[in-house]
Amino acid sequence: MARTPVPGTRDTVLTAAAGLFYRYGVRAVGMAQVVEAAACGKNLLYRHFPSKASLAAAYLRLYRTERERSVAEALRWADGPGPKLVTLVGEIAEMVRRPGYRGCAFRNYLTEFPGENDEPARVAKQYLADSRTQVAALVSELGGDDLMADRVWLVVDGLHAGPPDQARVAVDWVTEIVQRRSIA
Amino acid sequence: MARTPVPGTRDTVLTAAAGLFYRYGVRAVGMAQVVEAAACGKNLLYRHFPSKASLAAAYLRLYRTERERSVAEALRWADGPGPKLVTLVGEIAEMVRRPGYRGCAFRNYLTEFPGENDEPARVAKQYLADSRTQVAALVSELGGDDLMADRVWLVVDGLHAGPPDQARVAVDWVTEIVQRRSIA
DNA sequence: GTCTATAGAAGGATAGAC
DNA sequence: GTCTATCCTTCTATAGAC
Repeated sequence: MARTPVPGTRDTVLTAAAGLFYRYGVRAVGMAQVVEAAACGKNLLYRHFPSKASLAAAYLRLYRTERERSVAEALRWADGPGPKLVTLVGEIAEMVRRPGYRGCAFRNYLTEFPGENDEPARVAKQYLADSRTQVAALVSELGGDDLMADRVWLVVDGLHAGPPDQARVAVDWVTEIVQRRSIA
Repeated sequence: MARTPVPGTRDTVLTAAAGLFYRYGVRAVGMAQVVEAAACGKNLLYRHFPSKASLAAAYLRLYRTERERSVAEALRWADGPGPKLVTLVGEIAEMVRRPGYRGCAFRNYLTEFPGENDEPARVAKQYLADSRTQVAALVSELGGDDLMADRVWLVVDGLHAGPPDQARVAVDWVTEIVQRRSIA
């Protein structure tokens, strides 16, 4: 019989690639580096990911899955649109403050490949659009208008880009906005 | 006799490089592309800019000079810290709405070269620090506290990152913040 | 023998630097 | 123009598990 394929190889490669891509940027990391970090042969890498773009897309999809899991878990403790909104922003702030944070993976990719519309670019755009929709939905549930949704999203954008010392400022501000809305 | 060096060559090369760097990203643009766009010889390029990093640094410095000129000209029409702050944010919003806007050149470079501390990275960090200081100074003149300065900077960060449709939202918000501060 | 794995060379393009 | 180095990708060669 033939040799049994090692299970979990795809995850090993993807995890190694994700760490490198996020830390150093997709453009700066070569496929050889990924192979070395994953401790596998080039053949295996290209069998699971036919191109670097597909590997980058998988990296962003993995990132999205992890973030959605973190957000969902945080939101389980929140009751109602107001607390949910604050919790959501608080979860982002926690990520920003985490050591090794190097910016939003999706925004970073779109910056590294401006004007691109390949698979990873579409994954990134889709995530950002869905994320904004999620914020807008919570604001709408809370009874806020489009202006409030736009302002919260502006804070969220600034939170992603800005330095970690701005994390608390963003959370407090959104908290204030939500409370004012809840009282009025 | 030796041939007289063509005056303005450095500017020609730099302008061509700046356009390409901003549009496609520093990493994506090769020196050959710059040479082709500038319609000059490779030796001439390396005579004025000994490395790609120095060319990128000059590109960011040029960008800074242009922005400071635009901001200074806009601020000449504003009287007092409040109107100045609104004008400053409005000028950024105008830039964001301009066709061909691909994000903040300084933030983009730092994203393309994460963790780097070479010459262009230092230029970028310096500009962002000075820009934040400028905002904080205007807020201070207006009688605002550190929290207000942080919040305005958060909006400015979001304004740079976000889509053009957020430009007006940011300007209106800052206007509102300034007016509330002026009345109270 | 058959299949999967790694290691490495090679192709072809392009990078920065001289 | 040329040099060297590296890029992504493909292919070959070889070792190991069934």
